[in-house]
Amino acid sequence: MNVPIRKPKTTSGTRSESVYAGLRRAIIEQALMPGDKLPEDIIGDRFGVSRTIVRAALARLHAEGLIDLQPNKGATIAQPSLSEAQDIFETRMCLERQVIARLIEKVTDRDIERLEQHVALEMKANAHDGPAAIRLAGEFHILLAALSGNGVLARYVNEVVSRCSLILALYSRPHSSDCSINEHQQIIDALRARDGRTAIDAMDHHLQAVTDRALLSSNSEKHRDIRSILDRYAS
Amino acid sequence: MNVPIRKPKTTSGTRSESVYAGLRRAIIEQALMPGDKLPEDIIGDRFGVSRTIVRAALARLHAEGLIDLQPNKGATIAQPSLSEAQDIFETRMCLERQVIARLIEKVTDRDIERLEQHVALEMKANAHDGPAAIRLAGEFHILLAALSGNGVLARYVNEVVSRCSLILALYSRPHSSDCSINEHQQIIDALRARDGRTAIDAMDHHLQAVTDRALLSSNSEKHRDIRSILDRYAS
DNA sequence: GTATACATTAATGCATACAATCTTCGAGAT
DNA sequence: ATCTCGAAGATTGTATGCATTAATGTATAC
Repeated sequence: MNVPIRKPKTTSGTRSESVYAGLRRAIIEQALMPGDKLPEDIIGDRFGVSRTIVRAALARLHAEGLIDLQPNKGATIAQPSLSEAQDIFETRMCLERQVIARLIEKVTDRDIERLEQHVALEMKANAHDGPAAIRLAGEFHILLAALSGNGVLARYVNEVVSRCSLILALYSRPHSSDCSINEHQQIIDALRARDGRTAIDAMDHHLQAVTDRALLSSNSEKHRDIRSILDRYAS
Repeated sequence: MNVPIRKPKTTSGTRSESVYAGLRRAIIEQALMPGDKLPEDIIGDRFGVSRTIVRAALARLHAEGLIDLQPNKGATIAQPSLSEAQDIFETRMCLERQVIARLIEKVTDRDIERLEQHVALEMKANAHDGPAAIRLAGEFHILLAALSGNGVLARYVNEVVSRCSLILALYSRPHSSDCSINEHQQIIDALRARDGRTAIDAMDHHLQAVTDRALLSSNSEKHRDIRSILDRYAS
């Protein structure tokens, strides 16, 4: 055997991959909302594949906590409880602190440049107020984790950040992301200066702000969990 | 065709679950070694299910990093590289520190008792030197994570601990786990005393010991990655 | 008028058939 | 003998059909 060129180590064929990617993007951009049903044949029709492929994609989304999968009842966009939301935020903070700790040691000028470019993208998307703004805000953190060089860490950050989109959709009111972008810039600045203390503080503050925006406004009636609503109207 | 042991009546979803659980245990107990191939037909025969079910189980194992899945070539037990191994250990330490931090706050006497019982199990399994000893050593950490009450954290700890079994199988020599058990006991003692500093130190020391046993003995020719061997004979 | 039982519909659970792809092995040429 | 090409076998990729289950609609009994 010659030099091993690592091929894409993802799951089977690129077909379930594209269904997975499409659904994931729809969820993260909040085109599909928590509680929405995901019938296999409808998805299969839209993507031009059979239910077999769709099921593989759904299984993966389920493994990542983005959808619920009830036996004989099918898939729905996950509705994290407040308790789960707190678990996710706590774990996310734990993981992202480690990301920052690694980046302080090894971040390069080229990395900084990519981060700056990303924030520029965020600002542009924010100006047009497109659905991509939400996604890009999360992808900033995913990019940070990827640049940390620890693939395992990066995968977990990817998951918790994605699930945070669900939490925001459920519990938060429509938010202007301007402050998020400023905070992202602060993190970059601290990384550039190799100032670990400030970088971690900035990340902590940023995540705390996101958490508060999500969980403290949970009085908002935005979520679609009918049961908890009906409970209040049943008596 | 072999006789399907599974009863055909019970609502499925449990079926791929049992295939997943069986394969996972075989991997963690090192009955299946890194690099081994996992043909869908053979697995399906042994478990008395069709390839459809097997593929679901394999997809889940892949999502958890226990098997590699190459397109058109099937599944093999994952062979983490040294780099991946380091990533896993680093992430594991990050996560388990958080587990300890939580437990210091909320661990109950009943929790302590369950942990003590588990260590007793470990000692017994170690005496008989059965394949369960390896698994139980890991499950101590999974139990800790479960008791922490953060389900997300628990899931990630479960994954990294499981993957550590792979790393040990690849790079470590057969180890006596006695010291591990002693270290587990130290962690319990520190938790009982609500001594956070000591508990975290004990966990750090324990994981560092495991890491060293795994990675520093990587000169051992035990692993099956032909390339790294050839590299030393090619020049 | 209400509630229970039954029929209908729709969706998922699963196995299997077939297609696409990789692997192996042998024949023929150099 | 070695290399190349190719055909046969083996394994995975995908679609589809049938069985099973949940959800819904309807009728009948009280």
